[in-house]
Amino acid sequence: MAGIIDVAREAGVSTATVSRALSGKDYVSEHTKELVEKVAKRLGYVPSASAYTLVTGRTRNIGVVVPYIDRWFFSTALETIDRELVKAGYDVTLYNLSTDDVHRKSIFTNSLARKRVDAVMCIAVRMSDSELAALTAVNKPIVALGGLINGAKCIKISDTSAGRLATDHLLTMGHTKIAMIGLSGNDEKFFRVFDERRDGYETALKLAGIAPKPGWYKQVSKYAISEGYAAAKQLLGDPHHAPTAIFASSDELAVGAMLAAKDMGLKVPEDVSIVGVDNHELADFFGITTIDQNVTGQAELLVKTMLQVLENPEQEMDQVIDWPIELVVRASTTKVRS
Amino acid sequence: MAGIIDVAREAGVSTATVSRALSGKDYVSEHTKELVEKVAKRLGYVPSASAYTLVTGRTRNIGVVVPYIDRWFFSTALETIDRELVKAGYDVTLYNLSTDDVHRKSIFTNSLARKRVDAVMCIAVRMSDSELAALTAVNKPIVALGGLINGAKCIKISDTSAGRLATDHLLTMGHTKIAMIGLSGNDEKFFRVFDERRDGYETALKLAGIAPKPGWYKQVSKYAISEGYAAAKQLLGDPHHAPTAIFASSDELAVGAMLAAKDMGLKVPEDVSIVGVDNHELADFFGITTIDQNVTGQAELLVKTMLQVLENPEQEMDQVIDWPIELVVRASTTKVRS
DNA sequence: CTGTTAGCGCCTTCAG
DNA sequence: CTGAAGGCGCTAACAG
Repeated sequence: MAGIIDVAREAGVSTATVSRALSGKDYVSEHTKELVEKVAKRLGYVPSASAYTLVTGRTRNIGVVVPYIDRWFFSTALETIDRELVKAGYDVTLYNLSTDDVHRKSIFTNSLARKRVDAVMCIAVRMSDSELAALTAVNKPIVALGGLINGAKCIKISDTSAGRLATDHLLTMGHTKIAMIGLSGNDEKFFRVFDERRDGYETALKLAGIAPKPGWYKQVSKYAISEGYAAAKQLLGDPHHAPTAIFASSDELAVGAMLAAKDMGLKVPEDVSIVGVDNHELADFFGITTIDQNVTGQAELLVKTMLQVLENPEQEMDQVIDWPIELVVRASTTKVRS
Repeated sequence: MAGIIDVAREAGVSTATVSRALSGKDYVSEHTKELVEKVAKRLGYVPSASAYTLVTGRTRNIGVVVPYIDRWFFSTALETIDRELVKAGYDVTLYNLSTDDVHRKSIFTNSLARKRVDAVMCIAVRMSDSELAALTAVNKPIVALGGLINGAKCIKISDTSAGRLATDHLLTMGHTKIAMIGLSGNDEKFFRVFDERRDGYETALKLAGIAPKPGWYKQVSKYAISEGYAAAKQLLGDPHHAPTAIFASSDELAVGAMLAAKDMGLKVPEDVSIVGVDNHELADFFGITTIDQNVTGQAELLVKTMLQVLENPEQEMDQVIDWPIELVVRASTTKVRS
């Protein structure tokens, strides 16, 4: 573990010169620069991150906070966030909140506060006031994806619009008996994305003069195909009030619904139309009409936004970027049978 | 950003006493300890990680290297690795290798070398000799999951055994025309897991006196349902050599194969038996017989192993832990039709 | 263009 | 049980 002193001695210069030659931030003669670089390489010298941080205050490290890792939205977002940040010369420290409350709290009050990070990214994490206060006290830039955070730049889609768009698509096709499968709830640790999709669904119905029936909403406990399957069976098996269309608030649920319909001998879309949300790769495979939210694009913009903030903290920027959604029509929706 | 000096002044003691009181590692009177703790909390004092690292050499940080994040095996493993490491008081810095070669190289030669981490976890990453040399030079413990690394403790399943077990299951049921869907290749960046599964498959066939036909092996380009679907259609549509059973080297491929069979009017398992690998949640939903590899269990053991190495570097331990696999029989396999 | 010097914030001997 | 002092490895003025 050669240090800067070893390089300096070996090259016959001072440590300051080594530092300058290697960082390229100051005037050094071409000759000594090459010499120093050669010696450094020969000795396998790698600067110590902690010493660098201690003296400069910079860490070249970004804290990324997620509620889960092993779910589509999060692993997809993380994939591009980590890749892009590495390209930009940053390391990524990952904080997974899917743990007990004690450790969750410690992430906000300790880990993120130890001057370990230059900035924090929150991926769809909703925080309590005290958590936000702890985070804000660190006085580092915060950017957020998928949910609003006070004082942070934020990128998100309008989930209400997603719900409306999906429902309007079905209404336009003449459907009036439209059910929804979703996962709403008022857990303070999560954003209301799914409630908002439901709000959009209900608003669309009301504007079309249709009163949403309580029985048309089926609550699931997680975003799995199996859950969508079970919910759709309930919905479609109802002898009196079976819907002609289903709005599933994620593509995985939509896939489950489609499989349930098929298993019941119903044809999609002739007997029942299905719309999802996400544009998951499964939606493509199963030919499911969906609302594309382009998570990769959102993640790329998030990284770009953060790098801008880091370079130029004073710059004026929109606080909230409303990411556009798009209806992708595939084979799972058609006009209602008359 | 209160520092240790502020706390010391405010509490009327020396910085040394503050350090001792807060770390709890040395004798401090109960009285002053409480006092210091109170003052520290009031001032919102959080020790600086870099200063701590600089003086102790410890980082409380683990580097985790993965080839991808957004794939089942990796997001599942990461989920528990991050959670367990946070519980144990470690931060996790995540290095995603799914980037160009320049940045990949830089991860090994720079990022991981800056004394940023106490240890490195490699999740199914295969490295070149020079990458391994760079990593070894850092002189920190390395543990690996899913593939052997020289000098590292490693946890993995036997992929050859997985291939054999799946194939033997089918052979025992009287099948002789057994096809395989897989993803082999000789990319130096990846382990040969899928080739090994194929080796196991071919060995099992040979031991049963069956010569594996080249046409029975279908290569796919990634682990997606859509790929399994396309491959199975090819296999099952063959007018002369259609198999009666398919071994898919992942559950996602197996799901695709099952859907393809159904779309062709074939019944599973009456007309064609299907076996997968992983015990993915989809395998449960679709009733697919599979080889369980319990990724969560492997990840937990990996973390435990790493913590042991960290606590007691000299301790004798097995270099390679062979994680047990288990055949989970579901509804997708049955005796061959006579 | 290069060397000298003074810390960055903390832990850890060594005295008391 | 507590304080004083040195130093972890590096960068950023400030002189030369």
